[in-house]
Amino acid sequence: MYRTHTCGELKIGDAGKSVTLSGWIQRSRDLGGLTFIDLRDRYGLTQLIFNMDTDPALCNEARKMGREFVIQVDGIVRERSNKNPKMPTGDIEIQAEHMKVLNGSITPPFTIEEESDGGDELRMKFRYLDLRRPPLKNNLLLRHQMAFESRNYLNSQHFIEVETPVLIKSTPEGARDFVVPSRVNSGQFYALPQSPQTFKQLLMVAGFDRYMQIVKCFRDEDLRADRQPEFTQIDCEMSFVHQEDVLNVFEGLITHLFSSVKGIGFSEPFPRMTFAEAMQKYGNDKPDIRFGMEFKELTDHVKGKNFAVFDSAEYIGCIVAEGCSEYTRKQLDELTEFIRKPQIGGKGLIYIRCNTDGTFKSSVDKFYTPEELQIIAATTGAKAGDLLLLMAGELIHTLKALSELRLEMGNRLGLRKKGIFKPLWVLDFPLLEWNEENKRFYAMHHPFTSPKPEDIDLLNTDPGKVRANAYDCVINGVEIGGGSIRIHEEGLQKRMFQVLGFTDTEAENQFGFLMQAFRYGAPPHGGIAFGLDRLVSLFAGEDSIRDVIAFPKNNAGRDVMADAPSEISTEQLKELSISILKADK
RNA sequence: GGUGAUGUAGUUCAGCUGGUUAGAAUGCCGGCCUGUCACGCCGGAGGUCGCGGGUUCGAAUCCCGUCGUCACCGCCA
Repeated sequence: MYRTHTCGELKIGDAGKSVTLSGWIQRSRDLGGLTFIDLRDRYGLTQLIFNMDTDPALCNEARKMGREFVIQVDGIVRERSNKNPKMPTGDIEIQAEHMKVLNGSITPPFTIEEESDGGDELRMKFRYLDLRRPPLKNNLLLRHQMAFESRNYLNSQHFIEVETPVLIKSTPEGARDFVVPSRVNSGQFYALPQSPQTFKQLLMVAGFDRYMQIVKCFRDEDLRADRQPEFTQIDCEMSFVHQEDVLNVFEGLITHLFSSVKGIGFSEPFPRMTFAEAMQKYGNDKPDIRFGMEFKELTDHVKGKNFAVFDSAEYIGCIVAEGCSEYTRKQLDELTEFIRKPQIGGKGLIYIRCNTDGTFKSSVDKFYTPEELQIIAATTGAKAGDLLLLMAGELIHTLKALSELRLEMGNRLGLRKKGIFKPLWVLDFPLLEWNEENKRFYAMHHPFTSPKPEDIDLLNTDPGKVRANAYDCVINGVEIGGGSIRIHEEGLQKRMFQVLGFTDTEAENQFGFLMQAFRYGAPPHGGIAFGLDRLVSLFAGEDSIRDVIAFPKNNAGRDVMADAPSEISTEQLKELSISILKADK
């Protein structure tokens, strides 16, 4: 028997017991006559003690043990003379009687401790060692718990988990597909699913009523801290539901996760906000509502004073930074520099200080009298001691830049605390988005999203104005889930493809199987998918989803541990009837 | 596709306006130590300064290119 107990469970009440433990050597402390070894497994750390007086041979052997050796030790649980209150097992130690080396270890390239000394790249290359560290280990335990509780809740709501295929048909809409060549069907390719969307809809047609799946999805797009080419969704679909039903069931899921995993309850239902309202107040379809600082529009209040920047602007808006009227020139310059960064693209920042003595100082004093500044400040609701930050320009760009500025100010003022969670539903997204480059509309969510019934006529006259039965769940500025009520009628689905610029033949070729299914009694249905990786990283307080994925890809989509992707042999290529184009130059 | 940051002992980093033998901490190896828990003390080994080219009497340092890593923009229905 390798062990009678784990390294985390022995406590003072076990004193006197004969036990066997197996695990990894975290660290050893050789004091000459005494040697201590901290033995680690998934469950914790337990101190072993070897004494030169009682067993010199064993003690000498223990002195030779290196970090990360795997050993098995038999011994007696003893109460410590010097207790360590910092350790859960700090009241006891194991007086070793026998030791067996189960496997040695070469010196690890970085320290395997709470805070490692290793850099990202190195730890990624030795991921299996990094995963021994408590922070990463705990993230994976948390992930398991969240997946388990999700299934638990959804099972209680009569969802059944159904596996959908991973080798599917490639479609040009949406993100780029990962493709897989078919050997048997020479020259043809499968795609890996960006989501099981059509299959879960077909399961509704099949009458399963409530489907869920914790499922890998694949998108061949560039990576970010919160984006991996393969990621996991809690994918769900329900029949005979309106939007309200879906929101209620999945508000229940999120609430259940918070209470069962973090012990956090929400006293109020999740607030709801339309897409239009989110854009107007926060310049963002996934606002962080842990803090206010909502936009105040000033377009109609500040024009006509010969200030060209304002007079030529489509939109002028501002945020009120409470208590920041004392910001120094340097701090204001930093903010200007921030919004001027190319990825934000702001041209300039205008400030109005509402001094505590009731006076006003601004960067546009040349154009506005103190009285006019006071009126502007009053319009925004600013108080003495506040700082107004104004941006002006083309509508969409200015909203976006002002949104970045708001988040930056939130960070600077410490208003985005990690332990605070503010969920939010964003509703009524536009159905379509105009793409200037290709001169056509694209589905904002996906082509199976239903338009709001009252907006259907706009499909013919002003498609850009059509609102969808689509909703996102946002927590702390992170989009953690999104879904919609789907189209379940062949006619409307065909109309949708027409608006998206598909010919009937193209629509038939790509999605004929779905529209065929709609002819056989498709029930009204809708659903949602949550990003498990993002949810777990939010719960764990991690900034990157890589920290909650066992074996993630790096910035360039590479697995640096296994060194994938890699070239394949000419034999393999030949078998697949594939030739590789030589790169230019 | 683009912008920025970065690359120096096993590891994390310092290394100024170019100047003798490239440092620190930690880890590793050896010695001492009976209550440590980041044990302590003494000693030691350890470097293709990412790679290639250029400027210079002289380059870790300046310039050009290239590769890797990270963050972001584009992209992500």
